[in-house]
Amino acid sequence: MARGKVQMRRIENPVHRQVTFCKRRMGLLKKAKELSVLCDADIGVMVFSPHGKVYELATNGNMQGLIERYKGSNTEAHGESSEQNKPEVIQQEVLLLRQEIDLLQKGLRYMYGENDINHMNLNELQALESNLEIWVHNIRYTKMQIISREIEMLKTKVGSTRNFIPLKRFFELTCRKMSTAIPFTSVFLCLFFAGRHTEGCQ
Amino acid sequence: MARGKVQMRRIENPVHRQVTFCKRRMGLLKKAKELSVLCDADIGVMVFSPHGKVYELATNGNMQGLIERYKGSNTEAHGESSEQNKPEVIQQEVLLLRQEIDLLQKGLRYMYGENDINHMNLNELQALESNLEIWVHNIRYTKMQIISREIEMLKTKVGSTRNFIPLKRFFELTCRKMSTAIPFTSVFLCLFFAGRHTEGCQ
DNA sequence: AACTAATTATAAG
DNA sequence: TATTATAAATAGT
Repeated sequence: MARGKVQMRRIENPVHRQVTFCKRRMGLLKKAKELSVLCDADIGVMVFSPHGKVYELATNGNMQGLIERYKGSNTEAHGESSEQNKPEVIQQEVLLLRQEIDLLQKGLRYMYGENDINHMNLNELQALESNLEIWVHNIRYTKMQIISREIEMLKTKVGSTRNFIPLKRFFELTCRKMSTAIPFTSVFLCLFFAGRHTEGCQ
Repeated sequence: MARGKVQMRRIENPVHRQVTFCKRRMGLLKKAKELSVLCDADIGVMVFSPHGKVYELATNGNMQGLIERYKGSNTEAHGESSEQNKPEVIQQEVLLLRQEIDLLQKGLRYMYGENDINHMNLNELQALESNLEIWVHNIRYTKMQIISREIEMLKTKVGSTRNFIPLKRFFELTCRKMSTAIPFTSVFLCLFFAGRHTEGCQ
């Protein structure tokens, strides 16, 4: 492609081949990432060097997920389920749920107009931070409203002479129960690290 | 890459996006094939369009084989898959994914302002708040990294005698505005006392 | 690894 | 879909 058209066949000189492998591999992964970002697609690339080394890119940060999605999309077409001796129904469900989460993630990304936090500049990060703070602020306000409504309801039920009951309820309601924390974090972490991958020649 | 440099972010115009997706997808697969031929490598590419369609290339003609090879090369990294595929584990995963989805959906609705306040209960709001705080934390960390990188660059450029310039920028950018943050405790204290004497709070 | 000359990919029309 | 001016990738040094 430069200084001479290249023949589309195996490069015989091992040194040239190795150099080209390195250059073009980087190019390929870059193109894949670009396609993913520009067109909102998820892409998985696996490259096996002749020496058995593996280079990979999963634009959603999780090659396993992409592989499962691939298998799922081909289950109807090829009807291959012999490899798995686990309940396919559940397997399928995991797949669908993962896809749904994926969509929701994209919804969030769309909302903030950014695909990859690693590509955001300072001003953009600042704007995102402000938006999140507003969101948190609204959440706190909503929590407050809920609690206050509960208190009022309980007050009218038991009468003002028995304040200790709403107070008990109050603490039950406001106490942070971290044990119930939903593993939401992983979704966001995924958002953060999506698109990251290592580069460099072998 | 032609007639104008393209910004590396999601193409908003759906028609443009679709056209670019088609062109670049072909380009990507072509590059993958070339790399495979020239350098004697096996390559698997999976592209998932936003609409769920799958495009694939397996230079050895068998994606399944490449997937197995990939899994084999990564067994130590991902742990044994037999453990992962136990029905109970999968069912647990389904449960967790469902919770994540529910929270994300509600969070999105909430952000879009379509919610009536009862769409999320206290625990959900609490979880959402915690995760948003983690998000904000990560954003601040990223900002710090960018800024320190800038500082280092400027230091090497102008010399250490003029540090005051990057530092000024640093404080402009990182200074928290506590006035906008609602002190959580005081809200509840307010609630607490308001509930005793008057109706509502705030 | 860095540097071009030349090829290839592709954004916009 | 085909064209073309320009950006990007890259073969050979």
